[in-house]
Amino acid sequence: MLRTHTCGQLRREHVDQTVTLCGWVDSRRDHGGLIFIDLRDRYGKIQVVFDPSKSASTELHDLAGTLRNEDVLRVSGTVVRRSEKDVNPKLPTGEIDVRALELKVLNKSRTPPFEPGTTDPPNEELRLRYRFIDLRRPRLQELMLFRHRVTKLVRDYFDEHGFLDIETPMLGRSTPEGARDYLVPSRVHEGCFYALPQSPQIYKQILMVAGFDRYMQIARCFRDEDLRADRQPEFTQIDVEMAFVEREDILQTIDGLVAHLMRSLRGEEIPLPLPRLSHREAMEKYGSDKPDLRFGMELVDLGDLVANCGFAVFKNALAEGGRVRGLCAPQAAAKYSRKNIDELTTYIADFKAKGLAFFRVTPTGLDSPISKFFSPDEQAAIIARFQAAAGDLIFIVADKGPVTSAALGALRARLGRELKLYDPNQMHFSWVLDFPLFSWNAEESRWDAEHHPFCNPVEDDVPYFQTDPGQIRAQSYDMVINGCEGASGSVRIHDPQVQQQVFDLLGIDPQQAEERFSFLLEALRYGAPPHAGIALGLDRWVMLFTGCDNIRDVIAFPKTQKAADLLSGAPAAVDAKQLKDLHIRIVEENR
RNA sequence: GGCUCCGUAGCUCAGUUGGUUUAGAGCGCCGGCCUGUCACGUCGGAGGUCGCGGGUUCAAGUCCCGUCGGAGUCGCCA
Repeated sequence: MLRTHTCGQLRREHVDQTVTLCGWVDSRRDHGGLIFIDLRDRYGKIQVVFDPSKSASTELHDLAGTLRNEDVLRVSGTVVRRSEKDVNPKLPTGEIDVRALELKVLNKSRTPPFEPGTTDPPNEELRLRYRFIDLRRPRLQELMLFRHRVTKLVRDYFDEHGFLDIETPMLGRSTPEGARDYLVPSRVHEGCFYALPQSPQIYKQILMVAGFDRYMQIARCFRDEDLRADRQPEFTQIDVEMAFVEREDILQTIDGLVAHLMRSLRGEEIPLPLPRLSHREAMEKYGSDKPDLRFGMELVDLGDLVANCGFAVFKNALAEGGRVRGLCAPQAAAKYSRKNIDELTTYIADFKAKGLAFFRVTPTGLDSPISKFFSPDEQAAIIARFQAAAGDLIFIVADKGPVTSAALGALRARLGRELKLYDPNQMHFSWVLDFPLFSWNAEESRWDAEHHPFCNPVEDDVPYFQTDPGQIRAQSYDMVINGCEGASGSVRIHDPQVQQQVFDLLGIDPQQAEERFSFLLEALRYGAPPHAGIALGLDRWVMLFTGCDNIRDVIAFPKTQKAADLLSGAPAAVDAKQLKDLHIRIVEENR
C-alpha cells in the first residue's frame, strides 16, 4: 500500500502518529512561508501544512510551492493538533493537521476544465466529456456509493429468501415485439444478427421451466428508443422470477424488499402491505396508471351535473359520448393568472385536450368567463361535487374519456408539484393491479399487448377473448413510486394453449409464433410450472431515493439524449476491415 | 419525427429598442509579495472564430434562415 491512512479517516486520536496519505490536491493556500494543501480522497479531506521553519532543506518547501489543484500526491507527515483558534469546524478532520515531512508528486494534473469542489457545476456536456473529473465531485461520489448500497441490500435480501443469481446471455435473438433492438452483427453467420436483451424475460421463464424456482439478477437491458430524463438506452433491472406462486407471493416478496430498503437506507418503518389499487381505479381517480399518491386532488366526474347546462362545449362532449371531468386545486385561485392558465391549456393540448375550462371559487359562487352559462343551482352543485372552498381553482376538461384522463392526470401532476402539495422527500410506494391485457392500436388497427405477450389473463375474463378483448384484465402489477413506474411484472402464461390464444389475438399465427418464440413455446410444452415475476428499474429507484431529477446522475457513464457517450466518443465509425469481417456495407442515403 | 429552451474567455454569467472606437465581471490560469489560512489576502498579466454557415442592414453577440451540439417534452419505450 502506498498509504497508511485515508484522508477522511484521521482524527484527534491520531495526534503524534506519523502517517502516509495519498490523494488529490483539492485546494492550496500559499502564504509564501506556510503552504496549506487540502488533500482529498473519497473518504474526505485533510489539511497538510508545509512549514519551512520545520525542515532542514528548502527542497520539500520548493516542491510544495509547485503544487496545483488535482495533482496526485503521496505525503508523509506527523499528525498535529491545531490550536483552538485554528480549528475548522466545517471539516470532520478540522481539529488536526498533517505536518509534511516528505512529499512525492505521483502525477501532475493539467489545469482541470472545472473544479470538483465547485459550488456551481458546469453544463452537462462538459461534465460528461470530463466525466472522470465530474465523478470526483462529492455529490456524484455519494450517489455512486448509495447505488452500491442499494444493490448490496437487494442482493442480500434475495439471497436470504433463497433466490439464485443466474446470468443470462447478452447476445440473444431479436424478437419483434416491444422496443427497437440494439443489434450485433455476426461474423460467423453472414447476414445474421444478435440482439442485446431488452430484458431477460424469456430466459428467466425458461429458468423456471428448468426448476430454479427462485431467480434474481441485476441485469443490464438495452432499448433503442428515444431518451428522457428518466430513461437511458442501457439501464439496469432488478429482475425476479418465481415458480409455484401466485400474484400475491410476488407482491409480498417485493413489499418485503421495499420495507428492507426503507429501513436500511432511511431508517423508516413502512406499513405493509403496500397500498393497492386497480388500474381502472387509478385512471378514474388520478387519470394516470402511475399516479403520485403523495397528495390527493382526485379527479371528479361532472357528467350528470352538466348534461343539460347552457355551455355547449360540455353538453356536446357528453352528447358525443365523451366525458366532463375536473379537479380542484386547493387555494390556487390567486396563484394562477389568466396567463398562467393559458399556459396550462397549452400544456394539456399535448395530451390532445382541446380546451381547459376553469372556475375560481368565490364565497358566492363560481367566477369564470363561462360562469354565465351555469345557473346558481348548477354552480352550487359543482362546488359541492368538488367539496370546494372559496379560493380554490377548479379545472375542467370535456373530451373523449381517455383524453380527459391523460390531460387531467398530467395537469394533476404538474399542479401538485407547482402548489407543493407534497413533501418532496417522502417516498410513496403503491401497487397498480389488473392492467388491461390488450390495448387497441388504432393506427395499425390491431390489438397490442399492454405488458408483454406472456402475461396471463385473469381467469374470469377469458370469455372476453371472443367478445371484447379490451375487457380482459391481466394478472399484472406495477409498482408506482412518487408518480414513477418503479417496477412492472405479471403472472406468466404456462399453458401453451392460452399462449397461442394470446398470439392469435395479437395477430401472430402459429407459424410466426414458432419462428419467433419457438424456444419458449417448446419449453412450455415440457412441464412448465406456474410462474410469475417482476422487474424493478434500479436506476430509477436510486434516483427516487436520492431525489435526483435525472437518471444520468446515478449512472457512472451515461449517454446523452442522442445516445452518445461524450467521454469515449461512442458510437463511432469502424475500420473497413471490421465491416468486411461482418459482411456489412455502409450505404450513403440520398438526402 | 413534432414542439420548446439553451450555446459569449478554461468555467459561471452580464451585454439595453441593432449603434462609444479596444465585447465586460467573478472564479480559474500565469507572474510578484505574503508564516495560521481553510471561498486566504494583495499587486500585476495573459486569455474571445460571440457554436458553425448564410442572409437582412450604413452597422449584427443582438434580427431572419439553415445547421451542429446539449437539455426538457409529445410520439416511441412488448
